[in-house]
Amino acid sequence: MSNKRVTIVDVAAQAGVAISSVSAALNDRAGVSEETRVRVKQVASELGFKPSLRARSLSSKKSFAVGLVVERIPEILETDPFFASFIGGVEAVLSSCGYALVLEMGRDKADTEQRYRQLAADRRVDGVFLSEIEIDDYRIDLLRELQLPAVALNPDEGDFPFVAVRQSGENAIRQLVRYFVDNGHTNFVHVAGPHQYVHSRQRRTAWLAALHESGQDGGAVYEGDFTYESGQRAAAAMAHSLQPATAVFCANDLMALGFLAQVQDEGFAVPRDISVAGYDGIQLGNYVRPNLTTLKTTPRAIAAESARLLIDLIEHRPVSDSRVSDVELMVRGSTGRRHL
Amino acid sequence: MSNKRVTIVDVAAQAGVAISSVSAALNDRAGVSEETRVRVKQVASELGFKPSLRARSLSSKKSFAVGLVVERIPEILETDPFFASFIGGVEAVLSSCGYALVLEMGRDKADTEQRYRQLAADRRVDGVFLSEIEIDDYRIDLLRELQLPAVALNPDEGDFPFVAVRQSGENAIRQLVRYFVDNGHTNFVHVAGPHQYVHSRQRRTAWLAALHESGQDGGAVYEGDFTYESGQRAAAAMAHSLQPATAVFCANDLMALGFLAQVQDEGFAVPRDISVAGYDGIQLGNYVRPNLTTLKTTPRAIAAESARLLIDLIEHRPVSDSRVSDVELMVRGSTGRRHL
DNA sequence: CTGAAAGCGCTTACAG
DNA sequence: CTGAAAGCGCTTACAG
Repeated sequence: MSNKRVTIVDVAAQAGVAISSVSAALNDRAGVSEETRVRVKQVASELGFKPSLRARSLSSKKSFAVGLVVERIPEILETDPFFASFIGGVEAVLSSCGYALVLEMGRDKADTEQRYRQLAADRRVDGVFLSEIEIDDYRIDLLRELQLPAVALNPDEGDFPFVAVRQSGENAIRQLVRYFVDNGHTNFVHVAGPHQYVHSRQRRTAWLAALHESGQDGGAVYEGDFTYESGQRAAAAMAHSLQPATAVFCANDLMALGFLAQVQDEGFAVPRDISVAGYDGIQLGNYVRPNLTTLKTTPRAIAAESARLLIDLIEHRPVSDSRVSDVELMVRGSTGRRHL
Repeated sequence: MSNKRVTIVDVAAQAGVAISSVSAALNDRAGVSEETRVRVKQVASELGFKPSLRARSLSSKKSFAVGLVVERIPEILETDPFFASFIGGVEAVLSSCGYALVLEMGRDKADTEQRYRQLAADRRVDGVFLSEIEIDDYRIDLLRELQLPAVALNPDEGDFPFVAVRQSGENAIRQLVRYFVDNGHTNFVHVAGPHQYVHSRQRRTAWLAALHESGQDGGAVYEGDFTYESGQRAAAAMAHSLQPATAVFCANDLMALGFLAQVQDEGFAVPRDISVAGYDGIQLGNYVRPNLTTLKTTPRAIAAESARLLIDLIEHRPVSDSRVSDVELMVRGSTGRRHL
């Protein structure tokens, strides 16, 4: 086992050509005859040549890596299935294109910003994913300033300063409302996510709009923070309100599970007394009793598509906004006909 | 805003010294007078000099990055709090030392191995974390072959080919057993993790040993796969067995939660008829009724310590096995006195 | 098509 | 202590 790494110089010598020809041949660039290309590739593989990523990085001014920077909110991230699924989906695409994923986790906003700045200063990554977008997100200006290519996940519809991948939940939410209405419900509640996130607003707005379309009253909106506990709190508050709802839509499954548990503890039968639906489609929803009705998203698909876009962007190929198939309503045991 | 990056050459020119002096000064290496060092640092900061990571990498043969390669088992990873917490803990240390985390996710064993090989071939990272260790883990030989420095998380006690960070659960498990015995329990069940993992074996062995020490019968052991669902299955199996246990220890909280839910569905009162304890200390355990008794681990502490060790290892400082404070028993509502 | 050479921006011996 | 120079291993103009 030789400890000396095989370099492009070795390949060139062995193939009897210049290193520039080796470079062109291996990277399928123009400027070498087909015959030379074949021979060089042959020699390279015989010698077990693995181009040095570091040297490529320095000369080509590329990192061959992309970044995901998240702000750690321990309680959420620990249970949030989006995180792990997203990474899985991204990885599949990245690795097949020779890119790696650099993950950064900020403990708060200032730390997170610092991490973006460091990534940019080090040119550690060639681009980043912009997720968990907030209303008037400071990162929009930041990424512009840092000149970091970015792909945005689920920004609001319409113009956005970065290329975007979207998965729309509007139809699914409309279907849920129709389902509730068809089953006799007239008294609704929404447990929203924190108001600063655009996806919280998107879900709340779509819900209220769909109710309005169906001629229904919007009903109460509780603001949670996407944790199980905040779902429980909303349920407790609702249970002691003057007119408890019979149909509830929570902005994510974790809150829905908390809501479900709490409302049952408060003595409501589900779905006899109250119907509860979530958003995400996490595994846990299949396990609780009754099974959680939910609007199923596909983080892996969003991830794969954003990775493709980000690489296209980095490699200067034309890109445009993209959309993965809509969120889907999954009716399960936690929702049903309204009883009088 | 100049688009031209400030390089070491610019700093040298401005400070009126050679680039080698700038390098030595900024990296606090010997060979420059204190006066020069101060002046160079001053100039560097005035010019906003950020050393090029790529150039440093090429010349110093270091990546300033470490890797975490996990094999994705979607159902587990999505709900496993260890993953996110570990990353959080690692990040805090890494970033303060100028290192980044490269995350790779394999879809199966072959893919995972390929990712280690690619990381090594690209010299993308300077070292890796070895987690979720299996019995006779193939990665031990692999990492040796690839000559990748590694820090092992919770390998078995005793000699291990890599530096290790351990958090022992033995005392906590012994305390749990003592608690069960003190509360009149004599009929036990363990829901173990998959047998190929050393941590599954560690927990099972410690449990059986502690029971034995207390003069108790070991009782049945069901093998789960760390999912909620497998906890449910174990509970169903146990419920229909000839002599249901009154005290159950599950190898992780997710299985314990599944066990808890299922056993209640089967008509057992918890903890009146049966006591259930888990392992991990996840948030969700605080939310279910009754609250889950658990053995609390601290993934963030393990992560921080392993990151420190890995960096020491990479930078050729002396290292030795390390230990973070023991797992702790948290008695909550899901366990109690045995009723006759 | 092919090759010699410069350049990417550092670190690291090696003289002075 | 200080500086000139080689070297890391590629890519990319630029001649031929």
